[in-house]
Amino acid sequence: MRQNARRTTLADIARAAGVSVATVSKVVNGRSDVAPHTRTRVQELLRQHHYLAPVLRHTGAVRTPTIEVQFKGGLTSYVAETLEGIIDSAAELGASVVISKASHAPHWARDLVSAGRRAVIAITSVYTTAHLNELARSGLPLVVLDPLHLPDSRVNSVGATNFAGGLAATRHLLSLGHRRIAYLGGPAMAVCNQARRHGYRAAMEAEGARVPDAYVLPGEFTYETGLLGATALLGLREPPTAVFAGNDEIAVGVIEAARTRGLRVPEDLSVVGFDDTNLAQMAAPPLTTVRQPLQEMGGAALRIALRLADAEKVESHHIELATELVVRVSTAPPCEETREASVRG
Amino acid sequence: MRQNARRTTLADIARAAGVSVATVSKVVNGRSDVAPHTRTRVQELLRQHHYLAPVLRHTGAVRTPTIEVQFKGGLTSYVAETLEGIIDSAAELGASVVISKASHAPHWARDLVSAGRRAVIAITSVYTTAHLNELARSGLPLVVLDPLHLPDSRVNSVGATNFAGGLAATRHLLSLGHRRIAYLGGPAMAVCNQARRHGYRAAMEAEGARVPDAYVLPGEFTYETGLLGATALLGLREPPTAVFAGNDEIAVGVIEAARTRGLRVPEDLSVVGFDDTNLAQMAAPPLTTVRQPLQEMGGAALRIALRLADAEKVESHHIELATELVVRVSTAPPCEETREASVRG
DNA sequence: TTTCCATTTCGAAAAATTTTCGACCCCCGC
DNA sequence: GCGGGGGTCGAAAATTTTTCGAAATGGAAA
Repeated sequence: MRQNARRTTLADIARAAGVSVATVSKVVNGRSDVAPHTRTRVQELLRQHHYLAPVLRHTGAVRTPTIEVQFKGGLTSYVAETLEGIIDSAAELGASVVISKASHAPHWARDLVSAGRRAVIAITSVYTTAHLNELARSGLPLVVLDPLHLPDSRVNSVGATNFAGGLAATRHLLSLGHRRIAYLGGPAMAVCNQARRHGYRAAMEAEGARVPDAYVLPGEFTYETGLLGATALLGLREPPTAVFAGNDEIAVGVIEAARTRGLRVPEDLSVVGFDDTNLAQMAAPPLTTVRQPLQEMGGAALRIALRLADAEKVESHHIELATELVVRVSTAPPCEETREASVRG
Repeated sequence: MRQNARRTTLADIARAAGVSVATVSKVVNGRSDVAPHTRTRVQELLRQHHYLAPVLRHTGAVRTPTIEVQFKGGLTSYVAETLEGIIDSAAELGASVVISKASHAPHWARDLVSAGRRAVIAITSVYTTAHLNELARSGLPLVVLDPLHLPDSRVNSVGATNFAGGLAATRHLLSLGHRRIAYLGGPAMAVCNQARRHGYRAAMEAEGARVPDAYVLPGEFTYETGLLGATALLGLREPPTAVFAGNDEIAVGVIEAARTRGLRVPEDLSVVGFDDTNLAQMAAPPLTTVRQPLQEMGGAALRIALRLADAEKVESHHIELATELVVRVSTAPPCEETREASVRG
């Protein structure tokens, strides 16, 4: 029959979706005056019927889904490595990646929809309830990487086993003979940081090691925090023999602070980082650190984002990938005198 | 009059060209059944009247042009900082940035065009004549950041004053009293590397300092090159007292190689890097380096790309931003005995 | 030279798509 | 309850694309 042979038109989609042709046209063109629910249903049907906009028909181009990746602050090694994972997976799965700094101007989510974005991946971004509402109104799915907040069932997130990582790092230091171990971490509010700190505490308590209040310092995930925090720690009457840093940048700052004080790493001070960014490999000395599979996490986030963009179900709104301790040369047994002092203390 | 106020339609063009609306539509859509002569005339009128295809009207291919940024290899600090400059300028100028690894599949340029990209910015990418031809065929403008090849009038490029940077770095070391200075650089073919090396040579010759062949080593812009190259240099019968590295990663590798041999930086070996990425600030000790204004270079590349996308003229097909020596703590006068040895040698 | 056929070019009409604009509804504040 | 504002949606108008056939063109054969 000729009716079946002819290519699908907006009218076909409109009939199937039970809406007007005008509405379908608006979905195709990313107009804003379409309810999220309607938009999703129509997009679904458009995909099923392999609809191609007229301009794309003769070029034969199929529109690849576009994912917006937003980050906050600087493009650090951490962000860069995660981003690389996202880019690689996107290339593999035929998606495009738009990168931008998070800006929450009014209607930002809706603007993203009308610019053709199918989902948002947020790295190191803070999302308030207002942002989530805006996102929900626009119908744009969100995947948060390494969420700063507690997993909320309304947002999908990808993280790493931070507690286990904190545990492993601290146990490693304990097994080397350290007892005076400090934790120099990131923002007190960030759950990833909390989990690492609790892993540290759990390991310390299991070993019966004392954790003076002065040994647990909050800060930012920056080099400066490492510099300042280490200066504070090393100025204590009973300075730690090892520092577990909340991330690699902090750890590098700690190493630098130790160096300027004439302390050798690892002989006089052991340092453990977190993340295993390229910084860790290039630190002097190369840093013992807890590896987060950043590239894999980025890839996982992208896959989830694409599933959500296709309105498919995902198994769980939060997944965690395994961390792993990578031992390099920034950790060693404490030297005799400090160990003795530690035992006395 | 209302006729003048409303946007131009195909009908307007058709009237002006003396053809039917259908014919104009065919020209717009690149159909084949239009005589070359007719097509040219219609295209001319379309340009004059600033005609926009309906899909492009609101999707903002114009309001928010999309620029594709391609890089090759890993997303290093160098790439990340440049990218950040691009992103910031794009946000300011209302453009979107798609990031991907360079993949030169058949018709890649045409695919980019049909995906709506308005220009390409290449970081650390290699472009052959074939690529340039493909690009020219597709009509997609290209801006190369820190080009590996000699400026070709067919490609637009943004670089830095590499020669001046190499000169400044080497003079700095000479003024500290060093005479045995080695250059450990990147790929021999890369013009940015060549310029740095020639700057080094120029400074050395001006001072009458000897440059043994073994003192100039090529390599990659990587940490491993620094490690291996420094090991080779320090194993010489007359090892250098200072190393000028082709970039920061190499420099950090050099520092690590020195450290593992028990040499102190800067007391026993001075090291100068190039780029001033975040690595330089976080190196132990913080690295004296030649700053390339990476963010500004990214911003400049984006602005040029946007001008080209609008088919506007640019002043020059190659611009260079100034480099600047940043003195930190990885450089110091050579210690007495080595200096004496140097004078004797 | 004429005829015939294939091909190219173009436009009128039909089909498809986009845009405008008003109706409707819901929620919120007064 | 009573506007008012914003969000949704569709009918109709405007615009664009596609189809299809007519006209022009250009040989090749009669």
